[in-house]
Amino acid sequence: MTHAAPPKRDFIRELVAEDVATGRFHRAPATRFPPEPNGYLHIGHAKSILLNFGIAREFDGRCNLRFDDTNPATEDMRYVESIQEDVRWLGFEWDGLFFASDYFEKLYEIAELLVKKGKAYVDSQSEEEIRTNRGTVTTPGVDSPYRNRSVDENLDLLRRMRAGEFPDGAHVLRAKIDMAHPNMIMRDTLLMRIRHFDHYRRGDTWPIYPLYDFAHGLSDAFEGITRSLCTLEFKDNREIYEWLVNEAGFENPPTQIEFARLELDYTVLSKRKLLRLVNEGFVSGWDDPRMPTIAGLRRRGVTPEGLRNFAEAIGVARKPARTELATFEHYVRDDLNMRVPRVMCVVNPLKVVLTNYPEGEGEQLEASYYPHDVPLTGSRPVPFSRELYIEREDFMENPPKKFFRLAPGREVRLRYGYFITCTDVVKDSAGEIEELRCTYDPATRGGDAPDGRKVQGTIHWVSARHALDAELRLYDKLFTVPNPDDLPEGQEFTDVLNPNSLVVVPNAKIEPSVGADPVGSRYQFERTGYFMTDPVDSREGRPVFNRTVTLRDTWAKLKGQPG
RNA sequence: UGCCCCGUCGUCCAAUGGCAGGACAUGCGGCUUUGGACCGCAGAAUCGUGGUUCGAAUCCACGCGGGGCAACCA
Repeated sequence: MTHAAPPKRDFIRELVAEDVATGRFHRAPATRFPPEPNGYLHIGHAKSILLNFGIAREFDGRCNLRFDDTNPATEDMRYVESIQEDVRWLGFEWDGLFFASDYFEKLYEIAELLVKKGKAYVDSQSEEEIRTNRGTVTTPGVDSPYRNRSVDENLDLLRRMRAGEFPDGAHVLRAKIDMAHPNMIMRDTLLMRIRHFDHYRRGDTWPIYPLYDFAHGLSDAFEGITRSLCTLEFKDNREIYEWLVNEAGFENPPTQIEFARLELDYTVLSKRKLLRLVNEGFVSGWDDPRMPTIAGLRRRGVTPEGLRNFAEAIGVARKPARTELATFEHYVRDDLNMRVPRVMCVVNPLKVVLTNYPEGEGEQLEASYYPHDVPLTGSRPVPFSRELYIEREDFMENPPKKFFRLAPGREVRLRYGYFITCTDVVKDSAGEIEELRCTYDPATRGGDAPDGRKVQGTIHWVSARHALDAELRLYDKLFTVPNPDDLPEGQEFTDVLNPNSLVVVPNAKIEPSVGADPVGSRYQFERTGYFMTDPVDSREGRPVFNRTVTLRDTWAKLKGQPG
């Protein structure tokens, strides 16, 4: 078990602590989580949410949820809803709920202000010309022929842009900075563009829309944010951020700090790519349990606590870094281990007949829901009878050394049941093992031998007559390579999808106790893994279980070793 | 190639001029009615070269390596 670590002090929290100590902002620390509603939140966002909301919580500050909805072409109310649901599910509540689209009026006022100050102008070059004239990383750009329009002309044009007089692309509002600036972002940054496009919240009331650089920092400033946390790729945008909040005249404006986004082995975390997985049918939707989305992880059975512990454990730094999947799985298991009941489910059944157990009879055995080291109590009755199913993997006719399970002539313990000894192997005409004949020792009821004799292995089982049929969905990594974002020439991420990322087991055998449990129940199937009933596809009498994560498997590791 | 950021165990994160530490992973052992969990032990790192300093992972310079920036995306 992982114990609570001392409070994490990353470089961002150090800076915030310093703000508090020096009174730099003359207000309590304020952060914001600023998603664009153009997709579902994913595990990388969880890191950002923990950071932003966590800092607000720890420093007695505030954290807003603000939708950066400045691009009407890609955004949708559906995403706004899913994002709120996901943030709440993670355990956070925002102090203020805002939309950049509510700031269009204020932003427009600042646009006019900049024009009047001679700090912005209307450019009428084509998109192509703008791109060409920006220059390259090694060559300076060239001034637009419209760069020296008079304030009056700029103001007139801007007002007519606002009035909807021009078609898309006819004009654009730009900051007047320096076309030879070494920072590409600062080469007369584009501020507003014309888009005759219905916005999901503002309808057709706005024919012009602010661009990210124009909207983001000023929105932060409107809300009194102190530290604007974003990922590394926005480093160069910091300069225009500061330029704008200063030109707009804010006192004690927010400051941007960049940190490294999460990269996780065997997954992709770009919204563009996740959207393709959904749209092109590689997964069943944004909440497919194989998706690294919050919704996908939730449906898979991951708990908010597990996800939070993971997001906190990986830390925050300025160095781009990939995290191993094992780290994530560790925190998922670590949380589940301490909270979910154990039950028995046989994935790949092999019939066992107890030849010395009376026919037609049966009994109920008491089985604890939790192992000795989990401080929770509770138990359920498990039916026992002459015919059982055990895991096919738990029997070997010619066992190698260190195989502790059932084999001809060998005795093992049935978990919470009896010791059994294999006496016969029954095969079909093709030589496949059809069933096992075993004897049981009536003196070992519950799993202890009065004579003190030990067995090497304990295996799980279900009573054939009483078992429920269940569908199991065994999930594995979505990709076959650790970094699907970095592939050889000519390959793209859809070429390295794992064909076995979902294996459906249509007829697993599970103990009947789970039949009464509500959908969304989580379990550990003993010796197999953690599972949750699928909230969408489970049916009365026909439960569907999603495998959240396997158990650590020392035997699999041993098996994989040569010798 | 111009500007910017970053280089610490296999991986992630600490050490804020003074004994390089934690977590995950790995290996070995213990314990065990889950080959789970837990416990113990072990191996494992400061990109390089100079410099400053009593003392450098930390400061400076130069290399080398990785990443970001040339959407009317965010």
